[in-house]
Amino acid sequence: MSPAQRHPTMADVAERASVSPSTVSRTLRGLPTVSPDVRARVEQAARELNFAISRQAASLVTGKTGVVAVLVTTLNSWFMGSALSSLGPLLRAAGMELNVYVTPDIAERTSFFERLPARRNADALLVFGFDLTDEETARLDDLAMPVIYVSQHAEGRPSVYVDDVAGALNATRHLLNLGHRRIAFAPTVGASGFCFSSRERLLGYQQALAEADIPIDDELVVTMALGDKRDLITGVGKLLSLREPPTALFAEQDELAVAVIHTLRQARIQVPERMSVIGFDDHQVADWFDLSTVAQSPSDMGRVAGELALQLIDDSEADRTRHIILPTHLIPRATTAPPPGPQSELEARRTPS
Amino acid sequence: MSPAQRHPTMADVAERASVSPSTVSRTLRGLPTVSPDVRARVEQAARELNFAISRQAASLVTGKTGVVAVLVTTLNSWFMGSALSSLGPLLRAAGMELNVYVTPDIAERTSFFERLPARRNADALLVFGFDLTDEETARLDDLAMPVIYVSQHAEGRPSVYVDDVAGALNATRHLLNLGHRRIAFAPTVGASGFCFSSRERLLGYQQALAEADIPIDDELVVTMALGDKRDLITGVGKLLSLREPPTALFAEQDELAVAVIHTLRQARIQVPERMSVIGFDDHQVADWFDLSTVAQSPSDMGRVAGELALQLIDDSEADRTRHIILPTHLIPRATTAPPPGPQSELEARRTPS
DNA sequence: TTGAAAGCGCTAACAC
DNA sequence: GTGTTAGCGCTTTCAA
Repeated sequence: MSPAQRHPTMADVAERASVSPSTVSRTLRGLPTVSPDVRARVEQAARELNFAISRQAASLVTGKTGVVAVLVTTLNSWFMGSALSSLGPLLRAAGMELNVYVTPDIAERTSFFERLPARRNADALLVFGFDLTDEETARLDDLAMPVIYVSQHAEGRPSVYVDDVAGALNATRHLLNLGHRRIAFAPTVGASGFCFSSRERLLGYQQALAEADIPIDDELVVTMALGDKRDLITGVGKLLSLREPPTALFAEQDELAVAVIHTLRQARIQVPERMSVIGFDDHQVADWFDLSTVAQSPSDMGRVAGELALQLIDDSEADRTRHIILPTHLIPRATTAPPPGPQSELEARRTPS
Repeated sequence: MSPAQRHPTMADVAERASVSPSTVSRTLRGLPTVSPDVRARVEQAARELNFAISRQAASLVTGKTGVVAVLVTTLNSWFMGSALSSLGPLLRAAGMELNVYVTPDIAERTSFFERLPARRNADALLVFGFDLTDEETARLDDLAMPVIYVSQHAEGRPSVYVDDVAGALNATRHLLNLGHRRIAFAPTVGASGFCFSSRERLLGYQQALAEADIPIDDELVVTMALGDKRDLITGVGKLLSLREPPTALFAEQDELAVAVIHTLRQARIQVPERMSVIGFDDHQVADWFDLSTVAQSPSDMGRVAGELALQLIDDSEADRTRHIILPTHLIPRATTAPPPGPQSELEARRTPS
């Protein structure tokens, strides 16, 4: 099917167009110092020969690879999918290729940091949502290329992330404003590795409670493993068996929120009548299930991170400590409502005024 | 932070180890013709200098890029995420990089096929779930590298896909075996571009009906746009307003199935009591919602496709028309049940015996 | 087992 | 505006 013939080179194109290789190079790179008729001849010759430039040869002399590398623990998530789906076309438009390093486990990760295969094979590296050790960060620091930290804050280094604290603050405030006083928070455990966001969201949650003068109750924070039904049921069970069970729950991610809702409904606990649930992400499922949530835009994140990468590649003078913090916004839908009223006996007893 | 110093080259390593560049090359490539002590010296020097080989320079002479390219319309789907998450590590283990081309719209796609940027920048191309025109296929044919068609059948070319017909057949048979006679099929419309699967699943559905001597009723096939609630409601409405409405629905994808179930439940139509629903994929959400479905494994698909790619790269004699068809299996869960009984009046009238 | 030399396909500096 | 020349960093003969 595909005859393994030699690729045409610039020399071939040059010969066909009766010019020198340098002229071909100039033409194909769009330099202005080429006369129109020569340009036309070269372009036609290139087309006829089906010429495609060899990046390797070009890189060798320019020192630029034309590649942006991305380091992720998985691609199998809504966040990464959206982010890369917007990053990819952006890079292509800038004539760059997208190289992906997937390190799902410790072994892969160790090997990546040992060998740093990106070292000479990319012009910039985007590190997505990693919880890096100091040693790893140090390794990245002497990578001699811009390294952009995405979905995480990295002190003194370019990073792009969403305002998780503010988002979580707003989600919790929304529940407080509805009248809830016992509000649970459910972080996700899992390999997705977005620990930074997880911590930040907890912080926002606690901050909102502090604002409302509600003491923090550790029993209301229950970590749940997404995708492990038994664990989910156990977690929900913990909350339901508290002396004062929560009337609302803030899940760290929409996917978890949806799973929790399903679990609650199976236990005949109506959402939002008996229990309000709010998520974080504005994942596709949030819309399907009318889930109240805090929206973030991974595709914006991918785009912004990509633009930052391109800028840092082009301009070595650019500010390399810049942080871009993306906004979130609350999307109230149908899974949040005032707590069950009239006030329960318990509630009445607690506020005797 | 990162001093833009020159990378050490093999010459630097050679000097440090007091050997020639060729010896460094041989050592680092693991060729056996290097004496142990020289090998040790070279390896240490390389380590001390933090040497990383330049793929570009190597490719220039070997003609191999060490890159596998992947062409996709989006990364923002369960399928692609899982497939690439398994493909990535596999390639890395083989010392290959993963290059991703995302072409979400016609413009990107046209530009890809016009310029074929992968041409000299990859050793193999994996095309995921595209509905290619003949012209596009022809362009890929003279790419002078193995092109593997994934999640689609491509006549006379290496391809890897799941047995969609059999899967759909089994899903529909399951509904028939439960006693359903009016079974709807809901294909998805959307940019995901897995048209091949869509057609195949329709075929399997029709085949099952034929087996059971049930005439095909086009009114029972309603295309729904995933993510467009209004469209979803309209689609469900169409089915519910038929003279003989279906008692079961087979959705082309789990995500659609889940959305349909939600729509039905909002309309107070119980699933599975009043309407059985089965999906296809065994997506993560299927488990959360106890959705009956037909399982396929995108990660197996990624792995198998990657292995095939590596094999075709290594062995130019390998069979380039090989098709690998992956199995599916039925996962009956809680959204399928016998049709509502006792037999409705209508049903009774139709089977007067 | 090792080294010397040539050259992969391109770009950049310099002539013209 | 265009051609000539000299490498970029590696691998690969070919000799030794």
